[in-house]
Amino acid sequence: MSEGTEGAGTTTRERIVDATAALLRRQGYDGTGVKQIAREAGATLGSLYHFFPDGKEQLAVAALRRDSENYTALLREALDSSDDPAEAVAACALSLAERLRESDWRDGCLVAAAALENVGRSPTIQVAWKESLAVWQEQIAARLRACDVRPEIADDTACTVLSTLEGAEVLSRITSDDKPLRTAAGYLGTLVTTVCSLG
Amino acid sequence: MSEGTEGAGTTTRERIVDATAALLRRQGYDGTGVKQIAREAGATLGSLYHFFPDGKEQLAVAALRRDSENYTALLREALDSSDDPAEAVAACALSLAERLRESDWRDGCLVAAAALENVGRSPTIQVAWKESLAVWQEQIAARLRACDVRPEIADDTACTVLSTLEGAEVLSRITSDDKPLRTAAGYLGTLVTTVCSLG
DNA sequence: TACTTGATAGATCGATCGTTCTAATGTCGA
DNA sequence: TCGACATTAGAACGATCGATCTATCAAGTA
Repeated sequence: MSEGTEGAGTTTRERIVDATAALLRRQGYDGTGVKQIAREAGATLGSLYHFFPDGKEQLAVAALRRDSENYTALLREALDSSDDPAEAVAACALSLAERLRESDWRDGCLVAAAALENVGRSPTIQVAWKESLAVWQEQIAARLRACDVRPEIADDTACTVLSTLEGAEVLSRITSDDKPLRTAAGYLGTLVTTVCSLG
Repeated sequence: MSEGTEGAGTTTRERIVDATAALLRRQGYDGTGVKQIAREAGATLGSLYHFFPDGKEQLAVAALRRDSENYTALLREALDSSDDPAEAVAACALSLAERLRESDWRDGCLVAAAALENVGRSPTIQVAWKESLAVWQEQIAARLRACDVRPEIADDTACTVLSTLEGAEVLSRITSDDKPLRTAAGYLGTLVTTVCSLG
């Protein structure tokens, strides 16, 4: 076997998952082929279907689980970056902007990139995507509750913050400009300030 | 020829554009086949390539132009529905929620549904998508300027409003629940109120 | 040494992809 | 009636799709 310069993952399975996540982020679900995944991972089709007998759907869910952890970590870091919850939420948007800019607007949120194609088509994928969104929303809500925001208000606020983050990322990618995310950072800050001041 | 029960468009070209728009909304770009478009439009491949010799990309751009008008009309109606700019912007989110719910979470924004797949791949499509976003942003910004909001502030606010609308629609479609859009409506209202009160 | 099992390798399947092609059909004015 | 042109019709192309298949290889156990 010719072990060339390979990605981070050591095992074949890890390399496949990593490659899937990267390709789904850039090309979406329908735009990514199983053979392309195998090629990119330095694996063969046989290995791929050995580890993921249920095929592309199982592959996508596994990739999401992996990628979701990255996003959770990014959010955690940003949310803990300041004592001021407004600054903390704004930092989330700015972190996304930075990551996006550094990758030439290619590496965005996997959920956003490969979501709508499967709405009403693959329940498995739709549920997994929904779960990731719920985790992120709860993460933001918890940060707000820590500032004495009432639980229901915290949930609603977190929901809209997440909507704005995802939407601003889409706009930033389409326009190849981080302005939507940077602008959103400012408005999300004032939004959180308002919510917190209300108790 | 068997003229069955056909869609709204009279001419073949119109039926093709309408079918393309409907399918792109539901399935995205890569998920929609040219042959499927022709079938859905009640046209043949020959007719399709006669009117759209540049193929799928040209087809997508034409469909966007058509669909963009629909969205522009929806925004105009919502933005004119109230003298209060906050209520007007909130009405945009509620209109999107209603349309989405009525179509069982299928008919969303074409731009959002078929955008990310072509980022960094088809400049033609990316430019067209960008233009639609600019039109909608200007539409919202104009509504804010009419309430004596300073032009730069109006632009930034409109940008974030658009981000939130698109993002909330994505979340609503994934979760099959209009809560993200309805919640966003409330927060966008308070956001606009804050912006307007600052002069 | 035999046997089992996890993993790798890639040919092959039928279906569909976007596109091109030729031929036929309909609709005009001359 | 005739050509000119717009439109329709669908076969065909090479490529790729997701998935299945058999065969081989490597490591561990008896």
